[in-house]
Amino acid sequence: MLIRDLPLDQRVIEILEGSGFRELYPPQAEAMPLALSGQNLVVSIPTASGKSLIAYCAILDQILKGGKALYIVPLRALAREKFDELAPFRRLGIKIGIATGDFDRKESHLGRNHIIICTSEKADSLLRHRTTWLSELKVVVADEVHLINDPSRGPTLEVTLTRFKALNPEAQIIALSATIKNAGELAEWLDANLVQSEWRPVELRKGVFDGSTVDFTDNKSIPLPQRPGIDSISFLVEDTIKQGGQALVFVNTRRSANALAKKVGGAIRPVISEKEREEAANLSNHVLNVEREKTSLGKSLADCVREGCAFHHAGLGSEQRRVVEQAFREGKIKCVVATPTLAAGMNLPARRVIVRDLWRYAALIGMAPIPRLEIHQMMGRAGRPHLDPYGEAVLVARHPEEKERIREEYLLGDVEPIHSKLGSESALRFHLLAAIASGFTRNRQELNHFIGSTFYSYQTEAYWLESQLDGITDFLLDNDFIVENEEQFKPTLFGVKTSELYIDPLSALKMKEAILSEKASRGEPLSFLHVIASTPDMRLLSLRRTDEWILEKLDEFSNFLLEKPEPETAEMDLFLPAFKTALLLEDWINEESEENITKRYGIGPGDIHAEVELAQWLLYALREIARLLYIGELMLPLTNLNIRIRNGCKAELLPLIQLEQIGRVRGRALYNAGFRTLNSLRKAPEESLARIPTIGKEIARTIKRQVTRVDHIQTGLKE
DNA sequence: CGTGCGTTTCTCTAGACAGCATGTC
DNA sequence: CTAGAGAAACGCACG
Repeated sequence: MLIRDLPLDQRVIEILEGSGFRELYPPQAEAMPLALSGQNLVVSIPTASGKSLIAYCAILDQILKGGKALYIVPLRALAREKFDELAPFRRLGIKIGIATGDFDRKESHLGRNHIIICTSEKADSLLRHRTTWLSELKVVVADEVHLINDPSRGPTLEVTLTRFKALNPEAQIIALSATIKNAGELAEWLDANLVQSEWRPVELRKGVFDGSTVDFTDNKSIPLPQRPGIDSISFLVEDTIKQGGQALVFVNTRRSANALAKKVGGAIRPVISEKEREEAANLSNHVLNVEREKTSLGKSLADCVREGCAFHHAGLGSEQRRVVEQAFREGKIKCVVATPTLAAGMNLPARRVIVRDLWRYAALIGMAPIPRLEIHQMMGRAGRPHLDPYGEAVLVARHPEEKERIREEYLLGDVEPIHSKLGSESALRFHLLAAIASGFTRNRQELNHFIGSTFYSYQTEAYWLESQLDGITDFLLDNDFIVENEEQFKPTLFGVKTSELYIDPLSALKMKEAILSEKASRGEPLSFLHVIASTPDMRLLSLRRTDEWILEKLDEFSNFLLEKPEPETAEMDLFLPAFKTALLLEDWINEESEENITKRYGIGPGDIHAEVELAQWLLYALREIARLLYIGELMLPLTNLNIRIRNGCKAELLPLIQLEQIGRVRGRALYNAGFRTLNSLRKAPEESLARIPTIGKEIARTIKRQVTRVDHIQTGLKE
């Protein structure tokens, strides 16, 4: 079936054909009529077999008939990807917006768009804020809907879909999923047609490797003669490079990724050409300089890249990650060794995918097998459409005896069915409050009806649910999130704020406790940082064997707003990681170098930024809760702390960084040059500012322009 | 006494969403 | 805690 035979607007067809689409893949051909009929649809097919095109066509069709569409994705990066893919259609006057937590775009105008791309959390947040234009939606697309199975984020997606169904029963729902065993259940729950297929645009050969040969499921095998001086993974990589391909290796820890990338880099030297080496050397220098601060992790990445190999995990800074991804796409890097970061999400295919580790450490459990769904997603990265003649996925067995089991389970067997995780206490707490706070459920009957229409309820015995719900509503009532009068629920201001701030009710309670403590007015930055680090929304650093220094710090600091537990108790086991996390944040606002923070806490630059970003969000929430409770004296210190976290600077730079173009680096440069207040800048001649390193003529002029129009500057901060 | 290298012991474990209002090197 | 890779520490032989 051809694109041009679809019952679509001619202009849409032209743009699609202009982007190189002509013929539909078989699963697309099957799904497209259903998608364009306006009926609900579940599509369960492998990654990279053209799922999104089905959704795009349905969306464009509906929009040209005068509707709005919401496209829900699991990652911010995917939101951008979809945005770029849909961009050509803006020619038709179609407006597209992105709504993710980090994206810099005015939200008030979001409703003006025809297509809004967002993460599932953002979609949930829009519902919580009772965003009016949601009722204009004619299509809701849920990408990677199998993530309903994820314990931490799945419930959000599930609840969001449930609420959209209720809010707008006429709207079409299109759910796109990886291949899963019980896609039928999902379709039945959504009242949708089901299209299921294993078809892939590139042939995928799957095999198991035991150290001597790779045995493929089609009974072919590659013998690998043991060769001294080269380990077997490197050999598998080298072999594919020799044939003109690239390799992607998945391992289960960051440390392994670093070490293996180094090893492979050394081993593939013979198959890298002189020209490629030169290119890699340039790239390596680039890698060193992309992040604003140098770290030893960046150094070791650059060393690997020099050999045409790289590692990839969430400890890398975002720029470093971007450079690796792009260079791999361009073929400048021949092999990437990655943790599961690259399994889902960004599309980064390679001719040969090697999955070295099938087990992964899990807290409380020990080593647990990685779900087959995840392994399949890794294997699915094998084979670049139009570029590779085929893709090869190789799973590595630890012993020869393991070989047959791996073949049966991972290569020939089904992937697991997905199960709703909405039944967890924390998920219900979070989402029930939201449902009540936004006026979606006003009494127990509506609450039962709401839960009754979830996938969780679809998969669970009904009698089980009610007692569970009572426990949650009791919690919400007891803690003043909601009240119940004449059998009607009403949210309190505290409840509404908690829901809209998008924090866990338990976090809100911790914050409230800290703010109302009599010590709050004497709180230091570290006191407040410790409060947010003690909420369940913060990601905690774990304690390591060499962390006794944390205990010493604990003795030095006593200004905690939350009660310090006795040593050697279970509470202490939570308190210490929270304290360690708070110390990291304190180092950050004290302008400690990233390299030092990295070493001291045993994390990467990417982790620093992740923690800081979380802290920003939670500090904002803390300030809002303080405002709600009328604790005015905390507003200034919390606002200042917020600015310091955002900029990573000491309090003394606060007056300077209010200026445009002045962040922590230039602020520090000005300060060290003796300019400590706006007033001193006002008096200084422009030329003397221009002589300061990192400032220069242009910036100096900007500064002078700003300080001479002092009336336009907010003067709320201390100077 | 320093160096190199095989062996034993010790340590530590993936990822990433959310508020709100504007501007870093 | 049901494991195992990688790094550090150790120990031994050699010059």
